[in-house]
Amino acid sequence: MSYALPSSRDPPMSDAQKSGGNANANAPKKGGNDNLKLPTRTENFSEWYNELVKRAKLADNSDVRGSMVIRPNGYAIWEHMQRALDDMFKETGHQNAYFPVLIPERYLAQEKKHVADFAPQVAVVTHAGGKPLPEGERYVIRPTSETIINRSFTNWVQSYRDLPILINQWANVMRWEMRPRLFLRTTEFLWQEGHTCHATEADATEETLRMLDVYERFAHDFMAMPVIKGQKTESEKFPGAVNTYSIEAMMQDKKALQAGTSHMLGQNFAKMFDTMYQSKEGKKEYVWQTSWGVSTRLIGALIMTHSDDQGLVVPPKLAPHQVVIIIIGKGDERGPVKAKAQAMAADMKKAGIRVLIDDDETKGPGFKYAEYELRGVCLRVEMGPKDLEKNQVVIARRDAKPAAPGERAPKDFVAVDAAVAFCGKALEDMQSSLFKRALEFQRANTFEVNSIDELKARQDDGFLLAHWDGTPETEKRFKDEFQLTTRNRPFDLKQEPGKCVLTGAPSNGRIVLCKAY
RNA sequence: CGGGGCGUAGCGCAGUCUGGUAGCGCGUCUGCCUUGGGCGCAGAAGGUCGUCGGUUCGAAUCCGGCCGCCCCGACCA
Repeated sequence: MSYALPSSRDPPMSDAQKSGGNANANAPKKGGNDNLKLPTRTENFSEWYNELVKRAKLADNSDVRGSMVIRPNGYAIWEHMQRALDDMFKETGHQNAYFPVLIPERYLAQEKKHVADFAPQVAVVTHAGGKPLPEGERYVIRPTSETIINRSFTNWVQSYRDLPILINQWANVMRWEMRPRLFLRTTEFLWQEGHTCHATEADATEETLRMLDVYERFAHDFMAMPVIKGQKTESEKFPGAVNTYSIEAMMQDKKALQAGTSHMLGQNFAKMFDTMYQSKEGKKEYVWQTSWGVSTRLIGALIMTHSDDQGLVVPPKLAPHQVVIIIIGKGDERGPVKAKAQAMAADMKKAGIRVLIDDDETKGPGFKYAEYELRGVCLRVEMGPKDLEKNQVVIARRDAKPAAPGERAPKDFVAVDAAVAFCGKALEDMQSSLFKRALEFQRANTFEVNSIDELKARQDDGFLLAHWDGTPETEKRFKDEFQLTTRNRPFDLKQEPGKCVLTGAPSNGRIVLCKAY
């Protein structure tokens, strides 16, 4: 599979769209409708993504530039993500809390690197109560909450007995963006931010890596998305962190997407806010801290990992609806079908399956097939009079691929009594098969590169494992000359000394280079 | 902020070059019909042509300003 990116000169419209207006104006149209088709991934990946988000009713642009309306179909995915993550946070001992959206401007200034790096992205409240606010009393809308949370931590922490403090917050944050994209980069977005305080550096490091593992597990088990876990370079670190770690995923266009980050903050914020505890020995010590987060960007990652030219594909564990039962038939035929469907749906609910019945008589079955494929329902049960005669239903899996291009993906014929069990099994299969498929894709598009020529030849090909001399200058050259950014230094990669792929200078290991979102 | 494209019905577009009654497809509504891959027929509703100004007997169309959106870069989760 190849999803070559179009050049910037290519028109943004698909051929289908271009032929739409005028041709239809002259020829009275019969049958198909160009409007209904998505642009394809090979044709224009970003158009495909944008259209898919809108047509699958995941989100809309709003009149506020960079802000989005998350629609029920999209928000349901987020809710499932939240639930799974929240459970994992609870299992690891964290508690939820909530801190204010407005942060006194002066708080940010207390961590130098923090304020310097965030300043261009921060929205400031300059007026309130009908009056301008004095310079020293202005607020920023949180871009992240390290500062204001540390304000509280300073009050909460007295003794080593108060540690560790393990807090998580579900919240919206705002970072002014020049080029917003639905889910991937919006000015306002939803996320969770974990914030913890520890007595020792070792404890904080352990926590940082523990939560990175949680993210990896979530990506694998729920999103069916393989990720590369590793350490960020100096220049890619979170402003104010000692170390930043990330999970990096590969999208179907072979670009990388940072899917989650975990930071070891050291004592940087503690020192700015005097967050101190008294040790067993009676000494005053600064706490060691971590923070970690994932955002609604994950929904974008999910889309670009699994979806196809028919529309959304979502792993069952996160799907808003796992099964839709479509009732087929006319007039009196529908009654018995509907009764059977309702009984089946009830059994499915008992089995913990999120099921939907479509009994809308005003739309034909074909329309519904296409529509639910677009919307990402995992399984479709087709049930009509002919099926009932044979005591069977027809089941179509959203991730099924046609045997040959142009053909339709095969469907299963399943005895009515076996349908619920079949669906349960199919959902499990689909969950693991999506992961497998994505993992194969990632592996097939990961390469070692050992020379400038290879780097050049491979720059659009996916994850490139390359030796790097560790200097920001070389990092900048990767970016300027090849549009490649350093994603992270993978934990799972055996690190051996070598020579920097660009400069030939000594390197102590390989990093992942990739074009990135 | 730079480079490209675009604002005409709910959506997708034609009409603009060459000024002269506001169009097409989809969707919506009504009725009939139909139901196993985006049904069919008939009828209907729906638009200050982004905005402000200029030219003209007359502007969606020509000229100028402004606003907004999308794509590609620079910033970023």
